Amino acid sequence: MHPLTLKDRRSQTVERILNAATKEFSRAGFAGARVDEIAKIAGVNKATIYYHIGGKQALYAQVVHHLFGNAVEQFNRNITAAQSPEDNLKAFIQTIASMVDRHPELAAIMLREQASGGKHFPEMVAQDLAQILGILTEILDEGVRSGIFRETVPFIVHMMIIGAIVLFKMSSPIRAKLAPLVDSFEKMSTNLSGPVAGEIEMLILNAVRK
Amino acid sequence: MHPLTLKDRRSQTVERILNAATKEFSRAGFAGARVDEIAKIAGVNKATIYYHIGGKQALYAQVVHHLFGNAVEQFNRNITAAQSPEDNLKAFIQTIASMVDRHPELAAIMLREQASGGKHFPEMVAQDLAQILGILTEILDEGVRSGIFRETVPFIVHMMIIGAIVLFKMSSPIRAKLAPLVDSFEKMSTNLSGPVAGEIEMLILNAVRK
DNA sequence: ACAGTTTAACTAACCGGTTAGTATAATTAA
DNA sequence: TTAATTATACTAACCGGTTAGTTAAACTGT
Repeated sequence: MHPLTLKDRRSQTVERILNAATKEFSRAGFAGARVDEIAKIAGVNKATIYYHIGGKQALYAQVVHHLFGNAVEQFNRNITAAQSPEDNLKAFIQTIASMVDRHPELAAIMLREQASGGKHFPEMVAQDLAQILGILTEILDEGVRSGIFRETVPFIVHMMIIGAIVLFKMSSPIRAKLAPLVDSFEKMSTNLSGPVAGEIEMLILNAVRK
Repeated sequence: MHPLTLKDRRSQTVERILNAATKEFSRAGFAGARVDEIAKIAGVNKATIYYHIGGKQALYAQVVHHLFGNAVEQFNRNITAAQSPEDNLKAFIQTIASMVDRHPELAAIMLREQASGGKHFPEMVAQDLAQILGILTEILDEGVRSGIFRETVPFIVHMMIIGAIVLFKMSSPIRAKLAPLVDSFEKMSTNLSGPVAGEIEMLILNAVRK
């Protein structure tokens, strides 16, 4: 009936904790998150968190690394040297958009982390970020070499893409609040994938195209 | 020597408290900020804060309102109907850039507020934001009417501008951390006004121009 | 196969430090 | 006198982290 090995149970529990922590940290930020609340959401005793993972800090580090690690992985699948720079730029934007759609927590954590100057960022995540920026730089450089893109500052283009996507995603509660004042908000979807990502693609492509 | 009226003293003290609170809230966010620390920075007794303003929550509301109120004021000075849409779009970007340069706390608080879905936003601030978006919409519409801008979604353009500026500003500690990995970071300035704002202007203009 | 032992997973209860907020008496300055 | 402010002391709640002990799976020798 219960053929659960210890190993199975362990990883199952750890996963429950990590999921709960992701929710709580994205809801309230590092300082606002409560370890007791994470334990409650995960359905485990608080001490279990300390047993498996360590302190609040370590928990946060694992959550962030998990989120960003997956992100980099996804990029490497979607961006290939075979495609044209334009298509790759589109793929870059779409990858981020669908990632944020599937994991809105990523957006919240990224914003707060940015707001506190990456204070809680583990070293590994910094490298992940550098890698993502590297991918975009490669795409833009390739476009410049083939004469279809203007020379731009990749980091600023990156901030523009990320900013548009992440801010749009997180603005949906504020948009709802403002809907009576701004009529264009009413028909705007919460999801990025679709017209919104399309508009961002178009704007960015025009921005960097010769 | 110093004929300070009671009113003067009061507003002086309140201002010191507000400035200190702005610093502390932008450093650590609402949950991470410490009232004792705010009192210490302001150089007043903690009880004075409660005497004049009320609790932590009320203090935060005043800080946010103060910051965003000033922002809207500044816009109304810098954007005029007399200028061309291109110049007004540039002015729009420059206004935000110089505002963020002078008050980096604005950027930090905005990001965190966005991350928590504007949960702590007082009603007034929401209207301020709608007004700013209205200004940009007006500029873009005027450009479309005179046939020099493409039709775009103003809100997304807005997110792109704000995102690029705010994320760039707040990324300077992270850039410093990554400088050994990304050589282009070393010569990048912390300030927006100057080449960075120029690059953003150029990208955005290209994005919306026909 | 099975009793005996070890070990990993987990819990309930607790601890000590922190923090927002309060109370009150004394002090200062207009 | 009165409003503003400080100093000091306090509390009630909160919260990250620990500890002693329980349960049951895994292992071991026979």
